[in-house]
Amino acid sequence: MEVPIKILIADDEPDILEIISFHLIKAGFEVFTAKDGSEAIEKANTYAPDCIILDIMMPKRNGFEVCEYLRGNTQFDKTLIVLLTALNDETSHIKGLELGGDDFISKPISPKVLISRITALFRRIQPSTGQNKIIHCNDLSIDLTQYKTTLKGVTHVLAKKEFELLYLLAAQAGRVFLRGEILSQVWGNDVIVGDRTIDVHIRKIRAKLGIDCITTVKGVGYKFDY
Amino acid sequence: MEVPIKILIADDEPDILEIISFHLIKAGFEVFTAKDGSEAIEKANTYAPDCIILDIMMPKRNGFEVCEYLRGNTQFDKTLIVLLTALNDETSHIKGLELGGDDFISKPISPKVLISRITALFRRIQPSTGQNKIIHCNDLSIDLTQYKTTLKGVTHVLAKKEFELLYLLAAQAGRVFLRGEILSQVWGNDVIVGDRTIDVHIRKIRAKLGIDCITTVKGVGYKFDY
DNA sequence: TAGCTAGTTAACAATTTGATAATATTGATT
DNA sequence: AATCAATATTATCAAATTGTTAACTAGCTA
Repeated sequence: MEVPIKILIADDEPDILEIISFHLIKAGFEVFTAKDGSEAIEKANTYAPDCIILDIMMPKRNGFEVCEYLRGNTQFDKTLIVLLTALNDETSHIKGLELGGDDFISKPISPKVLISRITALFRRIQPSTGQNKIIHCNDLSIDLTQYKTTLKGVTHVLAKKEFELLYLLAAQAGRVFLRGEILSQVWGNDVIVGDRTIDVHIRKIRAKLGIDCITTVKGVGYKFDY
Repeated sequence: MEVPIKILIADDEPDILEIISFHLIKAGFEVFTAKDGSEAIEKANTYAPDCIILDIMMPKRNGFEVCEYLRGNTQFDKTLIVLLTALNDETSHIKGLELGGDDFISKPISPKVLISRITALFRRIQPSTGQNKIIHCNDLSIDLTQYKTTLKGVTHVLAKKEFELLYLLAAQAGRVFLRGEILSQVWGNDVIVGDRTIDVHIRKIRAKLGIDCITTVKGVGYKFDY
């Protein structure tokens, strides 16, 4: 099973976001979107994408600023940055590349060209090494390597048992786990705990995340459903 | 003494050849030229350039053919290929990249843009040799070569173990390191130290830097988070 | 040797977590 | 609607884990 390449697109025009997303997804990439510079930085930190496509003209923080921020952080060293602009402006072009951008494309953008340029860039660098065990479900992500859950860009800290329980359920979303299964997976086979223990942890997860992503199947068990 | 980067340019228009050569040489590259496709292949074999700039429309063999030839020879695997064309033609653009080109630039060419694009491409393939041992994270930098950490421009001196611990965590920011991992990485596998040793070092790092860049994940371990 | 530093340890404090019990609520069944 | 079993909720307390401080040790240096 191959890990899909993750691409984050940041643009304030919803139409462009949608069109590019559509083509990138069709091309087999896993796509995240952001509508401004601040959201781009947040999502870059959350999802650790392999490539980030930035429009220069964006609210909050423009593409240059985001590029500069990313290049100032070692963790994004291997992340490809592609800058987009409406201006066919030589100065911006050079500035973008000097700030550490890997490619600079002028609008109007042909999706096919964009994809083949990104593909060409990826050909040159080693495939993403960071095999993060991250579960994504809409705007919720559960990262096992970081013991961190993020919902709508906000990080929620779960205790160890809570996290392990949530991860177990979310790893096979939709499947109902019997109480016995949960006990043996999260607590182990030789630990004996009371009946209400699972309930209490489920409750804490629901309370901390603020959403009801775990459904009770009465008389059977629980399942992740979001 | 650094070895200059060698670039071969192939174009049938002497004026373009001359202008581009001039700028590339000024930018510090060693430049070779060819006036058609066959000569490009000959000189590529003779000089083993690091980068080859090919005009699409050339006598004898066009840019696509040369590109195809080069990509069919393993010795040019690491050679960057940049394609030039007068046609702002999407089909050629995609074809060029699919044949293994690394970049595709439409004429009229701005020498400055050309140079910054080539520089950007080299930036991506160079670091395979020179490993950067400085971690940057916002206003914090951790320099392994100097065993020195700088925060907001102020240098903080950490002891050896403290530094190694911080470096380990920061090298994979966000990832949770189990106590066992930390022990084997920083202390080695045959050293046995007490339970509180890691904690005490973590505390000293936090105290010396004055920021809480290390997060405790109770029951699991620690992670760098800043 | 005295003084310094880094590293470790021990003892205890502070904090967080997890389990339980008691009680309330829900939902299916009759 | 009444019943009953399963689950939800809440508060409480014990256990686990980490934080903090100070003392101790070994090695180095003046």
